[in-house]
Amino acid sequence: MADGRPLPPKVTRTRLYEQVAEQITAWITATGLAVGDRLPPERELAQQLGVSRATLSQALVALEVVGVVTVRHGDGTVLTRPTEGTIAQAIRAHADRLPEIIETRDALETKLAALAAERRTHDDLAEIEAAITAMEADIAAGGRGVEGDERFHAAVTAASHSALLARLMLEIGPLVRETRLESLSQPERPHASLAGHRRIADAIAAGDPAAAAAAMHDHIGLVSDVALIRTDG
Amino acid sequence: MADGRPLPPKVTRTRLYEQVAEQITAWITATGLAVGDRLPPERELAQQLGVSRATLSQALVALEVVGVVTVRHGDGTVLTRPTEGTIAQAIRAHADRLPEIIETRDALETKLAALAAERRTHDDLAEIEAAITAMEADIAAGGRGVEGDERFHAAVTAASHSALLARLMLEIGPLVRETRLESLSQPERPHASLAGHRRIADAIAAGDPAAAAAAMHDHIGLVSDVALIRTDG
DNA sequence: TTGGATCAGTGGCCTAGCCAATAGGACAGT
DNA sequence: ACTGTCCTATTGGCTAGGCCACTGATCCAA
Repeated sequence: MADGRPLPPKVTRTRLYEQVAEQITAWITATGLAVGDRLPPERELAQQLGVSRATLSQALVALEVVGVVTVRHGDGTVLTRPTEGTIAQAIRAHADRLPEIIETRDALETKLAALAAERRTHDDLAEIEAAITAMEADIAAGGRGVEGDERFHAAVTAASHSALLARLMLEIGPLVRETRLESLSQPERPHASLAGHRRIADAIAAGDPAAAAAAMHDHIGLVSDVALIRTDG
Repeated sequence: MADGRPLPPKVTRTRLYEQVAEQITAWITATGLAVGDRLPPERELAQQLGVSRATLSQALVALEVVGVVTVRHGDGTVLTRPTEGTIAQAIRAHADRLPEIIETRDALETKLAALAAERRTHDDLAEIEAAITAMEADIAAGGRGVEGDERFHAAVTAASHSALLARLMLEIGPLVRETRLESLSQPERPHASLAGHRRIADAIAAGDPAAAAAAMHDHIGLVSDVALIRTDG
């Protein structure tokens, strides 16, 4: 844009199966279904939700893939994992749990940074650099660097080449996103955050796991400082 | 069974969408499709694979949920992530997963041990001690200490008073259980494991987070040694 | 008590149809 | 030459309906 302001974010479209899966999850939680309990029959559930059975089936595929349910031919669909255990839902009051989110980020992301330093490829480094460049441009244009920040962390996660850790990051993704947004909303914080990214990226590029972990630890400590200020303020 | 032999394992049934998803993944890998490339149209792919479009769509839902593809209405289905990085594939071969499980345990459990050292209560310490005592008794009676081992790790997790980290441990629980079982099945390993527990417990009781984390890191390294031996053997 | 048959209820997958979304091309206006 | 609008072909989205396969429970006979 000519006046330097960033564009509004893209419209995200949701497939119906996603909405149905979410509604089923919410319903399971609300009714207090236990592991091993059977869900209503597909025909009934589809009718109740006002969708076709094929769409309902897609939603159940999604829930089966993530392990919430097991679909048994001829018997029904049973709950495999408690939905209260869904991370995004388990943590209710954000302010009460912020320290916990941060300590979890510390555990996961310092490890991810260390592994990235060991395992990064040329492409990984290019993406990390691109994320930093994008964040720089956003901040220079007056933005908060939110997308660049997110892109940076995703790039570090990808560079770790650890699918399981990446999965866990995905699980706590919404919570993590909030801590990042809070941090970046403070004046001067985008610049400080960007500097932290720089240090992490340099350590990863240098192939120094300990330095990468320490830089990430410091970076997450930056978020922690914000949290304390906001809590006390 | 009267003659003491174990029963053969249960027959596992595979839903067609799973097979289709796997075949698509294999095909993507074999053709060397790159991220951003478009898959053939659903109608064509379904015909080629000899399944209905609805079934193909289910398979694509599964692949979308795990992040391999993005399905775009009116445009086609594009590859989002290289299939070599797919969790579904990575989970498949257990031997391939061990290093990853171990590094994830390292990230989570060293943090848990450090937090336990900071936050443990009298009750927490009592439970940790009880777990060690139970494991000792089991091993002295000729067992492998499996339950005591599990109880010990649960006690450390509880002593950390971090619900989010506890929840993540729960998520990877089955995978972690396997690494523990493999470790404890080696001769002499129960004793070594118990000694590791002792060191962790002492550091936690002493309120020394760094020592607790280091002891836990060493303990998990013990499991890692087992994995390497089994792989080479 | 065990094995076999039957039945009702459930999911599995298919076919067919029509609508919604997207990208690309053509054309008109500036 | 560039931009905007419209049209078309292709693609996915979802629905409806059908019939078959599987499962667990029940009943009956040996």
